[in-house]
Order: sequence, then C-alpha cells, then structure tokens
Amino acid sequence: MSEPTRRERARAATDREIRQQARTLLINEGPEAVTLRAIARQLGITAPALYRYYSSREDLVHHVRMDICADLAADLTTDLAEIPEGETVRQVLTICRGFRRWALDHPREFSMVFATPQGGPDDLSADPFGRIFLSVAGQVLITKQLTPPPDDTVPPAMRADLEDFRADLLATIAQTGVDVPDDILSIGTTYMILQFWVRLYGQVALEVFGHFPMLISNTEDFFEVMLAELVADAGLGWDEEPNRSP
Amino acid sequence: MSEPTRRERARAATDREIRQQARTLLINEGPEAVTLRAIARQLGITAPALYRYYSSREDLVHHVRMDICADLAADLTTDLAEIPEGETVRQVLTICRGFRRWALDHPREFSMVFATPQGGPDDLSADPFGRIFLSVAGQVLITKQLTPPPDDTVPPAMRADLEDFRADLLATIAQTGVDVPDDILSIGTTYMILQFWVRLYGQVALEVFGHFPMLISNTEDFFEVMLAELVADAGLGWDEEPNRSP
DNA sequence: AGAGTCAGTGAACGGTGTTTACCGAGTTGC
DNA sequence: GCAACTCGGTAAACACCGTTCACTGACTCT
Repeated sequence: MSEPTRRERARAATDREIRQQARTLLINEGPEAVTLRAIARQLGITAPALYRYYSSREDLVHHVRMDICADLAADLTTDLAEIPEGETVRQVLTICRGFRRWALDHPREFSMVFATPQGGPDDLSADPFGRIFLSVAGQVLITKQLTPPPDDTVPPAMRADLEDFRADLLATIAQTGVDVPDDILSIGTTYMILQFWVRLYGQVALEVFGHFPMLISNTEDFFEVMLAELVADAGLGWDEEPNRSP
Repeated sequence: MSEPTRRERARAATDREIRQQARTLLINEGPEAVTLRAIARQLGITAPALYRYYSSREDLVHHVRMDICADLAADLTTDLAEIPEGETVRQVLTICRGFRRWALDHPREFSMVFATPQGGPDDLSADPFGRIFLSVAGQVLITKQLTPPPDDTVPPAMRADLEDFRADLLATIAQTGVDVPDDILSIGTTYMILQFWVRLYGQVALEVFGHFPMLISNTEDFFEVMLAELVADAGLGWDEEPNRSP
C-alpha cells in the first residue's frame, strides 16, 4: 500500500505534467490556447492519450481550476507565515493584499476561477482558498472585539441562511484547530464577513477586468484606501499596524 | 443621401440578423457555441459570407458586446422612464435593481461584457451603460444633499485621477442635458461614486457567478439589504421611498 | 447598355475535440 | 517462468471550427 507501483508513480507524474502544461498554456497564450492537442504536443505524446487521464477537455479544465485554487491558497499561506501569530489585523491585510496581487499576476487564472458562470454554489470548505479565508476570519473573531451591525438590522428572511453559514464557518474554523466559542460569532458578524468579501471581490475583479469607470494611474493606492475603509468598517483597529502613528 | 439604396438596406438587415443570431446562440448554448458556421447555418448562408460584414470572429464578438451594452442601457432607460423626475433615490434604486435583474437574466452576456480581462480601461462615455449610470449620478448630485467623506481622507496620490474622473463625469452629465454646477461634485463625492460601483458590481458579479461563500436561498433579500446600506452610506435618505414609514 | 461593385459560393488548409481499433510494455497470478 | 491481463500510448478517422481564395451573378451607376 505504501508501495506505489512503478506504473502508478509514472501515471501520477504525467498527470502532473499534463496539468502543469495546461496552466503554462493558459498563462502564456490565454484560455483558448489550452487545447488537448497542444498539451499533448508539448509533452511529446498524442492527444487521445490524454483521455487515459481525463474524460474530456472540460474535465481537465475543471481539475486545472482546482489546482489554481490550491496554488492561490499556498501563496497566501506563505505570505501569512511571516506574520506573527497574534497580529490578526496584519493577517487580514496580508491576505487581502495577497489576493489582489495574485489576481493581478494571474488574470487568466483569476477569471477562470472567479468569473465563470459555470458551477452551482461552491462548497467553500472544498475550495482551499475558502479554507484559508475562513481560518483568518476565525483568528480575527477570537482576538479582536468587532463592532458588527446589531442582529436586528438583518432582515428575517436572511436569518436562516446566515445561521447555516455561521454553522459552516464554525465547522471550518474548528477544523483548522482554532477554538471559537459559539457566542462570539453573531449573525451580524456573519453578515459583515459576507460584506467584506463582496467589497474585496468587487474591487479586485474590477481592477483585473479593467472595468473601473475611470483611468486609475495608481491602482495600488486606490486599493489601500478601500482596504483601510473595509477594515475600519469591520470594526478592526489599526492598533497593530506599525505604519500608522496615533 | 436620405435615400438608402436597396443594397444598403439589405446589408443593414442581414447585419442585424447576424448579430441577433450570434446573441441567440450565446444565450441558448453559451459562448463557445457562437461560431461563424453556426451563425451562417441559421441564416441560410455560408460562413465565408460573414467576412463581408466582419473581419474576423473576434470582430463580430466585439460588436455583439457593444449591442449587449446598448440593450442593457435601453432596458434600464425603460425602467427609469416610469419613475417621476424628482424622485432621484428611487431612480438610483431602480437602476441598481435593474442592473442586477438584467445580469441574472442574461448571465452569459453579463460575463462577456463585465468579466473578460480583454480590453484596456474602457471609455465610459462610449459605453451606453456608463452613460445612463452617470446620468442618474448627475441627477442625484443636483437634487440631493450628499454626505461624502471629506476631501482630505482621499490620499494625495489619488487626487489627480479623481480630478480627471470628475471632469469626465461633468462632461458626460452635461452631455445628457442636466446642468451640474462644478462645486457640487467634490473629490470626496467622486470617490464615493467609485465605491458605490465597486460594491454594486461585487454583489451582482458574485451572485451571477455563484461565488458567495454560502448557500443563499433568498438572494433577493440579501441584495436589498446591501442596497439599503449602500444608499445609506452614500448619504441618500429614504425620504422618497414610500415602502418605509417613519 | 456596358462597366463596376459586391454579397454570396465552393473548395481548400490547418486546426480542434473525440471515438475507435489496435499495439506492446509492465504487472499479476499460477 | 510463463501465460493472462492491464492499461498507457498510437494511428486513423469523423465532424466541426476559423480563415483564405478564386469565382459567380445580381444589382447599381453612368
């Protein structure tokens, strides 16, 4: 069992090569260039051979999508490792900046993962990026006093969904080893996390797709201003941020 | 000159049919189904004939994109026509709801126009959707007292861009016939309009792409809550909204 | 009436995803 | 050790794609 046969190792290796080559083509020449024949050509094999690994082009693309998510999560984890344990605000900032940077550096991967209508509501715990996002949210929840909107501003029709989401959040966070008491995650806070994601995503997507209604020469600053507002609105202080004197 | 020859009228007619057929294919079978041969087949002609109208498939797709924008703008204009002149808050709500509804009803058109990395910074005055968005913004600016962030919260590095954008805004609004005194459009207000667009776009795109981190059974309510917050943050009151008793 | 314009055609080229039948090296069971 | 089997890879074929090119034939203008 711990003895993968030679065949199995070879298979796993070419499988990795296929997906790697697919991504190289995606990055360098765009999504329409990632074709089975091109991939096979680069690998020195023929196109039908790929059907031993994936049932169709769509199937391959799907797996590539998952790889991309995993890589993004790995990137963010690396960034995060450099931030000391307790400084949760810096962790939040780091992950947001890391997400933006990754999106700008990998626009084609970004739009493949975050801007294709395909796919039902994604299971956040399956998506590694979701995992890391929620894990940071968990750390914030424990160590910082948040100022969420009072629960009664949330309309009744949303409560059930938010309850479910809260359960998801708690489960996902518990899985990462962090311990979150139930009462710290109010419905209002849950709603706030959603809003956080909406604004972060909107900003990054608009920047990647170039759909800001104006020419922005310094998008970096624009993002930082938005991020500062976002953090302030979430009730996180700047107290841990060294770049800010009182 | 006012006498379009029979040839010219025929040409314009088939041109419309081509783009119409392309959109039908896009809506019913997705972007990869909009192929020159399929379009020609539906029209009862052969594929090379399309090259009399467009220099390439990409060229056709580009024009289809413009058509989609024009249709969206027309939709929103129709919605807007039913709102009395003075009730600017309702106009804002109408246009935001209309944008969301259109995006959900036409997900493939939406992602083609609003979620493709292609294209540099788009000229908002060329895009008819941008026109209508800005025209409403203009009406709001004249008739409502806004509470924008004070100008000095805007970092210096962004000021130049915002100045340019403000000029664009004023020019676009002036083109619609609405008269806006220069001083009403502060830098802070300009920044606020940008933020408004970021949050609206983020919410709608996430809903269309199904990338909310939770299952939302009632997305309608979620949108309405976000919209209410958005309007409140923009400093617009609910005073004109009849569904809200004091 | 003759010249010219031009939408549309048919054939062809090189590319694509996918299926099918086949080969042959690696693995497995006896 | 050898037969049986598994299975990654191949070649050929099919239907489709975008695009080019030489050509036709009806409409338009002078």
